[in-house]
Amino acid sequence: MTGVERFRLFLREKGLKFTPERRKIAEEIFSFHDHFDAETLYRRLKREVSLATIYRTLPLLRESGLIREVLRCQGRGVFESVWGHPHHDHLICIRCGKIIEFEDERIEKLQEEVCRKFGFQPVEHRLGIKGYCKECQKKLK
Amino acid sequence: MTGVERFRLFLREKGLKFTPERRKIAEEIFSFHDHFDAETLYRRLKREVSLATIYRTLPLLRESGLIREVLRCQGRGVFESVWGHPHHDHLICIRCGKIIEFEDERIEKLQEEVCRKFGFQPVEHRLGIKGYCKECQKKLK
DNA sequence: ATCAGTGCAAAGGATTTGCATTACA
DNA sequence: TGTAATGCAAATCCTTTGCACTGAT
Repeated sequence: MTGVERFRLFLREKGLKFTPERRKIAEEIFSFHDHFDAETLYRRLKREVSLATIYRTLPLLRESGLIREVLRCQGRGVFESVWGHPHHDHLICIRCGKIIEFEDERIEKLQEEVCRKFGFQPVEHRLGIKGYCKECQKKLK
Repeated sequence: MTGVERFRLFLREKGLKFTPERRKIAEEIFSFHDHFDAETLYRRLKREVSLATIYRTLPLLRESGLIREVLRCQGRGVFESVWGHPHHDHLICIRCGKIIEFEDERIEKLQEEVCRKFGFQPVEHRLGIKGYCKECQKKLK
């Protein structure tokens, strides 16, 4: 099953419509694995779908668990698709903006343990470590 | 040493000025331990310091490591002071907005390990888990 | 046939900035 | 004294919304 199909099922379950616009947005998002914001998506879609619709669709994709917000950079939300990609977290360089992905199963497990302890039902989580990447550390010396 | 003094030293090191406005902002922030945003701080300071100055000072406090941004909620940045408070992470209820703090030394250690592995120098990090708190889960049934 | 979804343009809201003025170091 | 900081208001920028129209179910 593709991410696009998953999205259609999600919409059907909620009694919402699977429109051509929503299809285009989903297809574009699942056709690459990259970090993106609303504006980037708008350009990638060659403005065939309005920004308003993109902004109205992103929350749905997020609710469906198919994408997640990685971080907010100066007011701009940055997302990534989750479909087909194991969960991972990010190291974000505050000098050059580079985003390094990493996975650590042990951290995931500990998070689940914490949620259980508080009777909390997790929907989405995010671990971002900001700092200086190897290259930028050298340049700063 | 108080948080305010720490901030003054930080400014001195950077050749920046410790103005009455910056002092008031720091004093207010370190006088309580709560989550706050720019607007809240503005009101707490009884508008004695302009919003512009608050917005110009928050990044400095963040850079100094004395406060950190907990999350961005609908475009609004939410911060908390770090001074004198052991690092902790957050469970954020997406229904009622409640923020539950928790600490887990094991997660911290694993994060440090990851940074070492990538030669990354961490400055600030944040782990937020969004979902439904115990009470809201009941109400949703 | 209905009612949700779309595009457009206008509104909104948080944050940033230009500029003249003030005041630390 | 010189340079950084402040307040104010205007400007930005991302995001949301009202409305009339369109189209998926």
